[in-house]
Amino acid sequence: MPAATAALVSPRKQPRQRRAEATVEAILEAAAQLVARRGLAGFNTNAVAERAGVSIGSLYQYFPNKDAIMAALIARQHDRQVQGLLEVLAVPPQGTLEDRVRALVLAAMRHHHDDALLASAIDHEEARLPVRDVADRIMDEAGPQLLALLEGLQAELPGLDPRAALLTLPPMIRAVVDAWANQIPPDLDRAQSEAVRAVLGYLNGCA
Amino acid sequence: MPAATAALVSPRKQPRQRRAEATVEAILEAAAQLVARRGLAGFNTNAVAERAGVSIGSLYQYFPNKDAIMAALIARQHDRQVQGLLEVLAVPPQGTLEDRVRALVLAAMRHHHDDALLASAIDHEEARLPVRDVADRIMDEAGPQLLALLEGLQAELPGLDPRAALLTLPPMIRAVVDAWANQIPPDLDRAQSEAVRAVLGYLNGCA
Amino acid sequence: MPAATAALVSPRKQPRQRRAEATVEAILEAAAQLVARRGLAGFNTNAVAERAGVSIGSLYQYFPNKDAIMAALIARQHDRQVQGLLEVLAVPPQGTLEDRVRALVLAAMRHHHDDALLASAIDHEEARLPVRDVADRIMDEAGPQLLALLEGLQAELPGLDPRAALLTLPPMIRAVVDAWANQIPPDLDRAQSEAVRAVLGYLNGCA
Amino acid sequence: MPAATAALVSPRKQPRQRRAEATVEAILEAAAQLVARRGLAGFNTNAVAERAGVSIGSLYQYFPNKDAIMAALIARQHDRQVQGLLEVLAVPPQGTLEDRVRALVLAAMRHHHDDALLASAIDHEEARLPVRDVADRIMDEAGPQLLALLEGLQAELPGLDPRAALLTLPPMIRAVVDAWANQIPPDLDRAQSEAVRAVLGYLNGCA
DNA sequence: CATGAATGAGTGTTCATTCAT
DNA sequence: AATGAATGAACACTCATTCAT
Repeated sequence: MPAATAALVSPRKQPRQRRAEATVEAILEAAAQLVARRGLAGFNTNAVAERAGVSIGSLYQYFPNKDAIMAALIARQHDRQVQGLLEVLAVPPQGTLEDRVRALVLAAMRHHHDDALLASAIDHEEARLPVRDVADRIMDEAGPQLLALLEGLQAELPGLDPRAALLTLPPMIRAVVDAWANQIPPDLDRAQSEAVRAVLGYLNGCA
Repeated sequence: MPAATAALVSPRKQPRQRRAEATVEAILEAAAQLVARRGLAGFNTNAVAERAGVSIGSLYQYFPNKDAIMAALIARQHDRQVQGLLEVLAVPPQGTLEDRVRALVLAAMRHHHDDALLASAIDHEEARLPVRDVADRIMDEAGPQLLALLEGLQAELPGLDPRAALLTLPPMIRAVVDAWANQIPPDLDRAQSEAVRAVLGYLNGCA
Repeated sequence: MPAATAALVSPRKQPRQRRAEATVEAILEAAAQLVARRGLAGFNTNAVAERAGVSIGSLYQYFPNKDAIMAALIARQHDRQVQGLLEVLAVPPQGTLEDRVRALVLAAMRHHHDDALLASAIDHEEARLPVRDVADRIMDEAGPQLLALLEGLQAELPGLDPRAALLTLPPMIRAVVDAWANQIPPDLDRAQSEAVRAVLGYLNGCA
Repeated sequence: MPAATAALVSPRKQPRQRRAEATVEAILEAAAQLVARRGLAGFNTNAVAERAGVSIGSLYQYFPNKDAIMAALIARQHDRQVQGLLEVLAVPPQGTLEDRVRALVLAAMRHHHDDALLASAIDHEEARLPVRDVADRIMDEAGPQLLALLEGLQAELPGLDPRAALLTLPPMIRAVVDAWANQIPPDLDRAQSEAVRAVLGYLNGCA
């Protein structure tokens, strides 16, 4: 990522004090709520500052411009997802393949933004802003461990291409979860079981 | 969809003349290109009119407001997808299950917006605007035939729930195709084979 | 009135045919209704044409621009008022002074636009457009006869200045009628009696 | 007046600082001048901001929309008139009836907008906007004292209906003053004497 | 550091008017 | 003559950003 581009969206300063961290968090939470409720059209700096309970001037102390807020929001979202994934991967593999897949799907669901507006907004802004792609970040941070997991399956599933699976499976899980979670009313149990079936089916197709 | 809400995004007048149809088409194509290149942020009525080669006044002869343009864009996209699907479904089932699945995936890819910005923008705007959901439209227009297809598989796949599959599979196909088609460089062959593998895997998981 | 100015608001052509006269009348009536319902803000040429049931092109056949429509509307209104006045003045003076005043007030009320929005709009546009002032027109067309009437009263009312009365009384009548006619609900009887009392009072004050 | 309706024309924020008050006043004065010079057609927010010497953004800090500016202009006008009236009514009744009437007419004239375009514009906008009617406001704020004044006259004028007079006289005074003040050249002396004659005549007619 | 008034480029939308058909 | 699609200047209003306090 070129430095000039990075400057556009990187935080203006590292908040060193507790209060500053709280302010940043309040701003991001306000932004998330606004996008979730009104869509990208309702996401504007004045509204974010007001909902966060800070002045517009303070907001600009922590973020150099509007895009930087969105970039931080995206990063926060990803960090949460990666974090959840790493927690699952940290425990030693146990149980059947289905058990392990179910745990991974649950991790994906835990911090999945159940709000369709926010989720699609993040997708869109991700494609527009010079932020690292979700897939890239997952690869970097959780990739080695996921890859190890998938490689461990090659014994049983000789046709499995771990790198291909790493690219195919996360979007697939998200799409299936979305489809059922955004039903009215949401059906989270079904979201989980359908996602698990899809993943296991894909893997078994590599046998 | 309540009439009052629909009024917000329904076209202002039906184009009666050839010239008018061309104008509407030019506007939608211009809008699609702008969103694809600059994202939702670059989608503004003046730019659309200019790129379409019509005056801003003419644009407002056919669309009551900006949202109506986006709604028409979404509808056009859906119509194309449904149309492609119906064409595939129209030919009598032949070949293996894999052949038929491959044909459906190809139909989904044909009019798939290969641009990530446009695809995610449409997703987002779909959630914000009072337009019928993609899934709803596909259900209504191609649903019966897809359902028939899936029900025909129940003989071999007793665990298959056709209605669940109808909800799970289309987003799944789109997500997998997206993931590979938006690689740099795009890998459309892989997009197809991975999507086919995912669908077949899901179906076989119902055996 | 300079010719150049007159050109701005004078009708483009004299309608020679019946059909043309009907079109002009339809346009003026549509304009009056629009102003009455939505105020000056709702008075626009496209809306007038539509309500009149003619094309916008036809409207511009009869009126060179928007102001000309308003000017014609004002003229029509004045013509009607003057006409009513002349009818009253045409009958030979009879009855008491009060009877004659009452007849004049009734004439003013007959074609009085009972709609406050239309009346005030006409007042405003009169002051803005290069149209002859109401007072001027009344003076010219009904003035001599009104003057004669007032001069006839000078025997009993030696302090009466007929020219001053001619300027004071018409706006006064209109104001008093307006005040009561625009009450909710309108009280037309009171409008009449209060206006008569005001006129008689003014005249008697000249004794 | 329903809250939702009021929101359309009520000020966006109270000016808390001196500077802000000056800004609001500058905007209203600019609006008044523009309407007076060019009529309602020349009253547009950009022109108002420019003439007031503030940015268009600042204008919208204090007024939510264009109508709110007009509503504030109307209110300012009314406040001034009521204020003048109350000042006259505050001094204990002295002198002849004519003296007292003359003082009231002068009060009406003092802050009377001597500009016909502005006066008629306010009349028109009053009828269109959800603002309290002039008459209503005068009734509420100066009504009781005016009523007391009129009731005090009932001893000498047994036929006087104080409530009716309260409705008839203010518009009557305004109309007569207008008629003479808008003559070219304006004749303010005559405006006053004719208005006084009209009021006294009306009152004496109740003897 | 925090505030929030001020700025003005930019955007959505209207509507008077023209002119090809 | 009549039509109505097309035009684009004009206007209402927003919002990212700055800076004096």
